[in-house]
Amino acid sequence: MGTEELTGAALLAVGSALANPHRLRILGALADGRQYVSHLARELGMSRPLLHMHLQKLQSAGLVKGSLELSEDGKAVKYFEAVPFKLEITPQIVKSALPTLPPSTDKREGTSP
Amino acid sequence: MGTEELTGAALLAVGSALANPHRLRILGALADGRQYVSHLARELGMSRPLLHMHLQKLQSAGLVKGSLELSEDGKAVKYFEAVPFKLEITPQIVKSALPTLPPSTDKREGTSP
DNA sequence: GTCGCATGTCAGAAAATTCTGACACATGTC
DNA sequence: GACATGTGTCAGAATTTTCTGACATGCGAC
Repeated sequence: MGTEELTGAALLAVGSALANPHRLRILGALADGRQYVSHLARELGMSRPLLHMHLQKLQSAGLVKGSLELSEDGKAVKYFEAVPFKLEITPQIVKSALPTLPPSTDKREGTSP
Repeated sequence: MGTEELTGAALLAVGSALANPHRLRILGALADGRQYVSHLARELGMSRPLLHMHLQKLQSAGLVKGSLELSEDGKAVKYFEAVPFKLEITPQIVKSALPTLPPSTDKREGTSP
């Protein structure tokens, strides 16, 4: 796996995911190996709700993957790990992804005013 | 050229640049060849100030390049073209770019309260 | 001069994103 | 029971990004 045909939506999701310093740090931290949320929050010095949101976005983009597990002592622990993706982006690739971009949705009123 | 060592700032800039549908469309349109601003604005159906802003962001990220030229009949025309980049992003690359990420800038007050 | 078409920039509105501080739950230990 | 640990979620504030509608410039043609 690695070089799949990126859809417009996927390209947009990936771009958005990489558009924030915290998310880059999270991704970098997970490149070393899986970690559970609370631990990661402490390591990166950010609040859990915030980290949760960022992880959500990274997961939506398909860059990380979470799995809820049961630790030895019965506690529920959610581990996250980086998906071993390999993005490859060029102007041509962007161009060919355009047709699968969600329509602009004119935001001004629906179809029957 | 192509696979250069991405700095954290550059990675962030590129991600941000790709995080907007309009900018993807702009990039796609320029993949075919250079165009001047007003023409591009008509083609994409967006206002010139808006297009100007997006082009600025794309240029800051190093994905497009603009050059002000003088047309035959003496008019000043600004052409933009896509830079033939080839991004390659993996978790490891993100990780190695982290050290060159701009510091978090705690936003709370400066250095002498 | 006035029109057309190119350029750029500004202030402020509008919308989306980011972040915090509660709250909820479950489980094992003291 | 009260703690300490883990999980998730919510409403609202704070910030950033996006977008519009002016305005200003320059040059050629009429």
